[in-house]
Amino acid sequence: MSPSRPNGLSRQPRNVVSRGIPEATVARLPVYLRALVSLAERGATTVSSEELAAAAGVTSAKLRKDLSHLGSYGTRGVGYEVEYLVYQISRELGLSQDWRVAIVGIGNLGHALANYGGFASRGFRVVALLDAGEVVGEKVAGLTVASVDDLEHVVKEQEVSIAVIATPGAAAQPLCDRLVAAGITSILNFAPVVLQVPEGVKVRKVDLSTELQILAFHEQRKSAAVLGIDADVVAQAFVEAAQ
Amino acid sequence: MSPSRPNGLSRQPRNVVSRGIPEATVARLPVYLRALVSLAERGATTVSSEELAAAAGVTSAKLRKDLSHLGSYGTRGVGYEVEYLVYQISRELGLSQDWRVAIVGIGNLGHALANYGGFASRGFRVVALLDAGEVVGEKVAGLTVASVDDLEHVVKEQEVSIAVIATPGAAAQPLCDRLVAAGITSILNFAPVVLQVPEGVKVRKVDLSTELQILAFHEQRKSAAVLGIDADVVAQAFVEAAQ
DNA sequence: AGGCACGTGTGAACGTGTGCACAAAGTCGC
DNA sequence: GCGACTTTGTGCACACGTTCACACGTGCCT
Ligand SMILES: NC(=O)c1ccc[n+]([C@@H]2O[C@H](COP(=O)([O-])OP(=O)(O)OC[C@H]3O[C@@H](n4cnc5c(N)ncnc54)[C@H](O)[C@@H]3O)[C@@H](O)[C@H]2O)c1
Ligand SMILES: NC(=O)c1ccc[n+]([C@@H]2O[C@H](COP(=O)([O-])OP(=O)(O)OC[C@H]3O[C@@H](n4cnc5c(N)ncnc54)[C@H](O)[C@@H]3O)[C@@H](O)[C@H]2O)c1
Repeated sequence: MSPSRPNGLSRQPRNVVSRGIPEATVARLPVYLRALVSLAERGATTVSSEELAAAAGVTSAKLRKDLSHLGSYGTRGVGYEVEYLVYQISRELGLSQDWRVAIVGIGNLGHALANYGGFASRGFRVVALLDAGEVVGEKVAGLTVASVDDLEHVVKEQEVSIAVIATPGAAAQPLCDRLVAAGITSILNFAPVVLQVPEGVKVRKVDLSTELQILAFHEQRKSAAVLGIDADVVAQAFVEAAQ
Repeated sequence: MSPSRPNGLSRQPRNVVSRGIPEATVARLPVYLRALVSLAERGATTVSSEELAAAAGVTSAKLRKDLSHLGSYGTRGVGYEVEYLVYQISRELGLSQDWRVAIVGIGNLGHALANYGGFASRGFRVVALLDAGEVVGEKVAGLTVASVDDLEHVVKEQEVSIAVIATPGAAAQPLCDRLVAAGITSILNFAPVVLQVPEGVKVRKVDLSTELQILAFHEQRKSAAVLGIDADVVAQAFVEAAQ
């Protein structure tokens, strides 16, 4: 085996067999899962890498490599069995169990999130709503909004394992610290700040402004290109004029 | 110059001088920008790569390399002038101009987006709200909700350059097709579907479920590790038992 | 004016992710 | 049962991104 070792030593075997799925792959698994569920609903029983890749918006080679990290769940000459693949990906993502989610900050966004049905459909159960304002005590989406003062208590009692932060930016970091102290290690952050957390705590952020700014960047490039303008030259002239 | 050319030919010079900022860098510029604005508000006039990197949640080396793609805007031995860097990044991202945004789908999420103040603060102006339901004709955030039937007309008249889709999944692709046909080339999509678009159109998606699923994956890994359980072995046993 | 301390800018090494191309493995028709 | 055809799984090469480490430019202090 290993007929042509690259060149000399190889620090560590790495990816010995399947331990450790690449981060980029993990980020795509939910997309595949959604495409598969959609296919299943339309009655498909098997699907080729080509078809599934098209539905997920990736290339077939990438899809196959991604799936190969979970194991060999396809059949050569045929494709993948939809049901089985749904099961395997769900298991890998940990969706066989229910995840208990708390939302902190029940303003515009918090309300929308609390009322959103798309969570429950895939193993995420919103079990607690927390706020510091007048909304405390009100019923939202079938839950009574609790006070952040009781955060530690609620987290423990409701066995929350994932927290969603939807408060204004200024409140986010202190809140995050309390959540971490209460034992939370997975946070989804909507506030426009970079949360500082200790090792072992995973934060993912959803940032509207950032997304729009990235779109604006590319849009600008396009306009400049169409007009045959070199953005850097224009900028340079602009800077010089300002001096 | 070029004392040790790697090996033989190099397809294209690439990154000749500054043309083409890496995608990964572009995605971080908005974060730097926010950190800088925050620093400016606190009265800082200069900042080192170390400080700014900490505020942005990246390493200082990464920050410096990112900024070096825009030009040499720092001063050795001192750091970066906050105001000037804000200006340069804003310019690079195309924030010196106002971007006209339309939101399609004024439900739970659409309302929250329309009422959100964070857009206007950085050059994004919501100029049109569109829906197909009962909300048409109502006033939301100072704008009258128009009917999607008039989409093409509104896009042209309001000179919309960025569209936000916040409709249910099923409506997203047809809507996207119409937006593209109307000349839109930048779309921010909240619907849980992969939009198919022609070359030249940029889509970015914000996907709550995906984010939660990624968190769940890592959370699961952690639990398994703590218990000393090998997830693959457990899964294998599970599969065998099911046969 | 000259030395010193500081922090940027960047070359080079390394690691991760993507795309290509094809052998291997399976199915289906006959 | 066998051969032709289909499609997976993967080795390899390349592209992209990150990290390291330090030379060099800059301002400050004496
Ligand atoms: N609304 C949007 O579309 C949108 C879009 C992008 C980002 N965001 C971000 O999401 C966050 C929430 O936005 P929003 O529009 O819902 O704001 P909002 O002002 O409507 O709601 C914020 C809520 O947080 C509560 N709150 C404040 N301090 C708190 C604390 N210490 N503990 C608990 N709750 C606290 C307030 O009582 C309020 O109910 C903001 O950071 C905003 O920047 C919102
Ligand atoms: N609410 C959330 O927190 C949340 C979170 C994640 C993702 N999403 C996604 O965002 C989207 C919107 O969510 P929501 O909660 O606001 O849903 P919603 O049902 O409250 O609102 C959808 C709106 O779209 C309108 N609409 C339907 N078809 C349309 C069409 N063809 N053209 C124009 N408008 C049309 C409806 O009239 C309605 O007002 C959904 O795809 C949802 O999956 C929502």
